[in-house]
Amino acid sequence: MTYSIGDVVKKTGLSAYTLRYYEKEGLLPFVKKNASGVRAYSDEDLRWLTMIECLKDSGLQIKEIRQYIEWFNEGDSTLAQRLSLFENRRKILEKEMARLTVVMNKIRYKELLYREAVRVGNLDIATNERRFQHLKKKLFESPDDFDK
Amino acid sequence: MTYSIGDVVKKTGLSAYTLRYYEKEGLLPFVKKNASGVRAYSDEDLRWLTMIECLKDSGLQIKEIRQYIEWFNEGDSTLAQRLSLFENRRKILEKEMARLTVVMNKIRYKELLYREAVRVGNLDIATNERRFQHLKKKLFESPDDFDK
DNA sequence: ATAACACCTAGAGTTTACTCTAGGTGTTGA
DNA sequence: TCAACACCTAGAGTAAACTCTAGGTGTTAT
Repeated sequence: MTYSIGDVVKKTGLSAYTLRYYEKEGLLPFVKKNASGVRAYSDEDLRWLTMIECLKDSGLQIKEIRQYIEWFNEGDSTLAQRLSLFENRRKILEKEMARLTVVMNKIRYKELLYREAVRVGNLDIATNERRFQHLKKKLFESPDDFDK
Repeated sequence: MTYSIGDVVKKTGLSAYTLRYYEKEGLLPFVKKNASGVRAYSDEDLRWLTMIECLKDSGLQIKEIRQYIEWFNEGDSTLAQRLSLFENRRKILEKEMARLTVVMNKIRYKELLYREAVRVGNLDIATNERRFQHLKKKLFESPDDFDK
């Protein structure tokens, strides 16, 4: 079973431009073409696109994904490099999630504060209400840096 | 108390280039300059930089941050717009965290799998071990899309 | 007084990941 | 047969967020 580029656009949501670009960047080294140059994607190619999406979502750049694919195609001699890539990614994702949690708290504080400010029609009044002062102290190291 | 651009570089970790760029983009509308054009940042400006960092970390683009700052400076007539901005951000951050959780599971699976593959020296053997087949089924909708 | 240093502006250059254009090929239904 | 359609390549263009260069000003330590 093979698929035209139009089929793959429908299946993946990627544009045809992007699919050709990925190929040019070495992310799909085994896509077949017929005599007149028209691409025929295999199920294997589609699985690679799934993996590429995952690696992209994890924050890898395209050249890093290409490196991974090269390692994969070199076989078991590159297992250690690939393990190391996934370890680093996991650590980076952990940091990223911790960072997002901190940001989320700040944004949620702002959302609550502005909900109250809209209710009373005045930001300063809301900011000085005891429960927001309290919340701010609980959430931030330097609370007054956060009144902008 | 005021600070030179060099002081602010040390305090924030931003480059002087970036600080001037932010100013050019309207993120620091009130930085004072002396007669010969040298910047003197106030504590208020530093608080704005803290807020800008938070908004950037939440995923806002620079032009959106400028919009927020403009709204802030217009006063209480823009409370509703600012509330709406924070609501949207909170929703986007929730989605982002959910997305990262999914990616994290996949990367952790890969890390475990490759740790075992390195141990036995062969990726296929590790992939076919019962516990990894089991883990894969538990984690993914289309498990075989994930063997790349 | 002169060299080092920190700062300035305007504008050009960089990086990443696309996105599009121009000009062309091959297939197919009326 | 001929128009519509899907596809092709090479290369140019875009957006965002910096980052740097060139050429200049003002201050300070020796």
